[in-house]
Amino acid sequence: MPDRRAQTAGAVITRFAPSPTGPFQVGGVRSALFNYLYARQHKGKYILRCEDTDPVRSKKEYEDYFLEVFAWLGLEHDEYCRQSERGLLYGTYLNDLLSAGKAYISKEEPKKEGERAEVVRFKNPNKVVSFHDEILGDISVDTTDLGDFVIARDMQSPLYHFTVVVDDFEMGITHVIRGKEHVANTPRQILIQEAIGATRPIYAHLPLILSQDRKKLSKRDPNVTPALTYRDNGYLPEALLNFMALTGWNPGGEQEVFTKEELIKLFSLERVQRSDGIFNSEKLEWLNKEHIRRLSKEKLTAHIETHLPSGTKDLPGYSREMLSRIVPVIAERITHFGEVTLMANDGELDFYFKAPVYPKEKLFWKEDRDAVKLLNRLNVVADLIGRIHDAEFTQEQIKSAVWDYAETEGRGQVLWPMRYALSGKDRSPDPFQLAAILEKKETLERLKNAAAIIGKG
RNA sequence: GGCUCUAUCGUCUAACGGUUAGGACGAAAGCUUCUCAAGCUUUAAAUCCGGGUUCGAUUCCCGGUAGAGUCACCA
Repeated sequence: MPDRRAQTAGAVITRFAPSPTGPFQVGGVRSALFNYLYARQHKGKYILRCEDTDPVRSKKEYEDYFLEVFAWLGLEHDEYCRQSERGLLYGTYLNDLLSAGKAYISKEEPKKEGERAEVVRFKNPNKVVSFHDEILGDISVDTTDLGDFVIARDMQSPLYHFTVVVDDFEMGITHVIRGKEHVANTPRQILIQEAIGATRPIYAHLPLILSQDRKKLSKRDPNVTPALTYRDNGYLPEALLNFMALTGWNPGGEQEVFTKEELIKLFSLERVQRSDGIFNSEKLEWLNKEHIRRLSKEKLTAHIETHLPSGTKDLPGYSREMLSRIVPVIAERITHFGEVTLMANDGELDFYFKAPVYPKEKLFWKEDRDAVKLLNRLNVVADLIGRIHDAEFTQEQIKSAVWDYAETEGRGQVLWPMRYALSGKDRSPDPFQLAAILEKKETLERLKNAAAIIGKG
């Protein structure tokens, strides 16, 4: 049996460490993605770590939330852990620091509610810390103005900066890839590393994704969107991943649509942007549409079906088979599946499943008010279409059956009433496509019905 | 305000000292089977400002300006 440790020696280990203090935001997806991509590309390990050391703000439901996000996105982790379960480990390191005189118990005067009268402070050596960032380059900061910062409320309650350093070291994290808001935290974490004798990981700080108004996508920002709303609104995981990868990074070529596998292959820290970017939802829409196009017919149908409201499914003409004929028409008109729900609720889909009702004036093309001619056109179209065999009732056949007549009679004069008779809508797919979807019997019925309305007046 | 970082079309970005500064999203216009959608074609749109270095700066250096992050007993 081969020695595992030898195998993984020198291997890349990355991590993503969300804190369960609110519904996980879309912006965070990118950090997770880059850590994931980097680990997969290097055949390394990707660890997901729940940073729940704050007992009052951490909630189980929020942990479940981000777990669900990553499951949906397919960013599977190799290891999972919770900081709340590692108290013993932190305690050991804390004790070592205390006995080495690198930290001390400090008497305090509580300023805020909940503040302790005694905390553990780190003895700041007050020096200039320099580190290299794979994206930003060399950075050095004088840590003197940090003072002797607090690393634990008490021996059982270590704080963020301390637990991060201990965990990254214990887990053998080789690359810390995280948002740029952490560059200011890095010097103090390096100080702690040096105090506990930890090795320094490679740092890569990602540019921030700002909201439309150029502000950080923070948890408290009301404009910010919980990640799962994208799932619920019918965005594809691959599209969201693609979009996130492309904001702040690009592979250099002119390709813009990528699968997760392609991203794993192409990703590189060198090509990560230095400047902050804005969340460009229009581009996401476009990318989602591109990924929708690449979906199989089965998956496409399934997505559309789940977003169809029950009111539509209850319509008399509704069937799975009918739906599958409409799918291409719908797919062409949406950027995300949530729009299916919108369309259905606006009644834009009803005419596929039941005969439309419309005022008869709508059958007339523009200023043409000649009822006799209109009636005749409707009948001719019905006759032309009636001659097509059931088995050949396709869009192409229908078009070629009607086209010559429409050309001589005037396209609008023929096509508009034909389409209106089938859809009852000012706007809809073209009449040939509609007829093919509705099939011969229903098409003829609707044409006949239109003729009857005109004939009556 | 201190500290740190950043700066190419509205947005995402390409151009590792030499290009008519390229692409994509979005926008506008036109074409295509009546309407819509899709598609195709075209157009408008950028190197923050000022100094250097250099034969030559989007690119290197300095200053300014602007923007962002961060300054917790949150993470």
